[in-house]
Order: sequence, then structure tokens, then C-alpha cells
Amino acid sequence: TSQNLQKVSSFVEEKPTHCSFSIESILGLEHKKDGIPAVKPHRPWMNTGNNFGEDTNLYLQDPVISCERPLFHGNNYPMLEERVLKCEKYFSATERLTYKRELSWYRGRRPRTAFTRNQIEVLENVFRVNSYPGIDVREELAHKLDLDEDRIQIWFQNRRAKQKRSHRESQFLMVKNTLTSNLLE
Amino acid sequence: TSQNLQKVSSFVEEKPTHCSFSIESILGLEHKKDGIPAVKPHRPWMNTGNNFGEDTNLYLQDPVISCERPLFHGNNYPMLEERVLKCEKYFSATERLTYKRELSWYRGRRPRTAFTRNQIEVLENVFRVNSYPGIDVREELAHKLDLDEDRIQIWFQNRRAKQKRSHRESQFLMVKNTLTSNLLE
DNA sequence: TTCTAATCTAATGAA
DNA sequence: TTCATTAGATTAGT
Repeated sequence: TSQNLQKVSSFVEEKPTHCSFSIESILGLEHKKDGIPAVKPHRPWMNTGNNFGEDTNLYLQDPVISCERPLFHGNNYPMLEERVLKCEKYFSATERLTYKRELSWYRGRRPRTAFTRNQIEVLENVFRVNSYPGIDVREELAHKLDLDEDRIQIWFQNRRAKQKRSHRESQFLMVKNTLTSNLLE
Repeated sequence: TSQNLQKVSSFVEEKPTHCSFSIESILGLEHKKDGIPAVKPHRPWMNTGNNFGEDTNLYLQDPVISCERPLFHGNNYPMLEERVLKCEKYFSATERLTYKRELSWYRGRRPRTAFTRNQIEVLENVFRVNSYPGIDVREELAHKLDLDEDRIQIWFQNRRAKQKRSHRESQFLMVKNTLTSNLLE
């Protein structure tokens, strides 16, 4: 059964066929050893074809899984992670950085964008007035700042999260101060 | 509500003074006057009670009181009212809509469900076989995994979206690679 | 170390 | 239902 399940991949357009499996049989697979999700992460900036075929290393990023340490064994990728972990003990910071980069590369993370001072300034100014720019505003910003619209959207998402975080923190401080001054009276 | 909004208005900080280009041109100013409709969203997981009516000053309560009922993360968020206020003056109907949407979220977005590793594994296994489970399968899953049937349904919706996204992505890359290699020949 | 760009996905509402 | 978008949580680069 496990083999049958693994044959199904996301490359094939699956029809909502009626399932003849019982849930018990599916639930019975809970303790299956390797559960590589046959799903590709969204990597719009990757241009070449080495995304396909045997390069399954790219599909292993999954936060849910990475919460729990040792999920995927028997692939190339966990070897890398082991090496990174060993780094902590035996290797220099520089070497650790190299391995981290290598790990990131295999995982297919977009290189971190370094915004210029001017770009940040404009984005902040717009954010003050409108922290939820629609697609039209984002496109215009992207054109004027010479950035992808995706970067703009992500920037606003993170900026909103930051605002919310700082707001929460200031409220916490307010409560703390109130309690403190009440105690001192 | 308008009284509450006026109370908050004094906390609104000043406008950005300098910008590299016209913000008006970005925001595309439109001044429509329709108010925010008092639509109460469906919140089956909430205690149907007093606090979430249209004209409650929930957002202006004393922080101490608010912190004593940590029902949802966003229960203190007066900034939102500020932005709704600003909406009236500066934003287009479309952009105001997003604020209204946020307001309803703020008023009671369901706390994010953190599925366990085992739940994910079972759901993925079922998904491989049947990505459109009927109500009977969903109910059975809900019972076996100790989740609401609603969560199961939403999970499958999002999972299908994810699959579709990655499928589109691979199709796009496939076409692109074909074109590229044809050009190189 | 802090800050934040990037990622993943549960939740939401509109179509 | 799909679809686009959001919030929230997390990972990871500087």
C-alpha cells in the first residue's frame, strides 16, 4: 500500500476519484518511515530545469516537519544537516557559515534582498499612510523602486507584523508600569 | 462608534512630511462616503455574548482589563480604529474594504490551529489517495484525529490550493525550459 | 546579539 | 468550490 501511495505525485493532475481505501487502512500508515511530500515549494525566481527529476532535495522544506528533528533519513539532504549540526561543535564560525549557505542553497531559499536606504524610506512613507496597499499601488511601487512586486508585498507583510509586535510590547509595558506604580502607592 | 473613533483620533500621529514622489498618485485618492456596515461575521467558536456587538468600545478598554481575558491575540488593537478613521479621509473604497476586513478579523479571527505531526501525516496520506474527501470521510477523520470537521475541510482546501500552485509552477518551468533548450539548439 | 527578509500555512471573504 | 489575501509562526541572513 505504501508503494501505491508513493506513486501518486503532484505532477499528475489528480482527479477527485472516489476513494476505495478505508480510512483504517490509511490511518494504519501512521508509522510509515519515509513520508516525503511530493509537493514542490514555490520558487518563482529559480530559472533552470534542475528543479525537476531527481533533485528532490528542493522539496524537503517544511516547517511542520522541521519542528521535529529527525524525519528524513536516507537522503542527501539530512547529511547536510548533520554536518551543520556537527559544525556547532567542531568547526569555526566561517566554516559553519559555509555549510549554512550550502544548506540554504539546497533548500532553495531566495537570496535575502538588501533594500537600499531610499527604498526603505519610500516604503516607510507609504506604510504610514496605507499599510495595506492594493495590487495597483504595489505594482507602482515596484516600478518606481525597481523591485519585484513580490518583494513589495512581502515587505508590507513583515512591516505589519513588526508594527503589531511593537504595539503588543508597548501595551505590555503599559500594564507593567501601571501595576508597578499601583504597588508603590 | 463615531464617538470612539473621535476619542482615538487624538492619538493619530502626524503625516509623513517628505516623500520622493507623490503619495496621492500612488494611493489614487477617492472620497466615497459609504459607512462601514454592521455585519456580524459568523464565529461559531466564540461565546455568543456581550462583547462583540457593533457599538461596543472593546478596543478602548483599559489594557489591564483586556489582558485579563486573553481570548484571542488581537483583542487589543486600537491602532486599527485609527486606520479605519484614516480610511474615511484618504482611501479608496477598495482599500477601505481591506480595513473593514481586518476589523472583522481583529474582532475574532479563529486562533490558528497547530496540527500535530501525526495529524499532518495522516491528512497527507489521505490526501494522496483522495484530495476531495466527502463529508463522511471528513467526519471520520475529525473523530479519529480529534479535530473539528471544519478544520479538516479547510485543511483540504488549502492543501488543494498548494498542490495546484506547485503544479502551475512546474508547468511554467517546463514550458520555459523547453523554449530555452529549443533556442539553444 | 537584534532586526528583518523569506517561507509555510491556517483562516478569511468574495466570486 | 476556487482564489487571493491575510495573520501568525518560524527559519535564517546580515
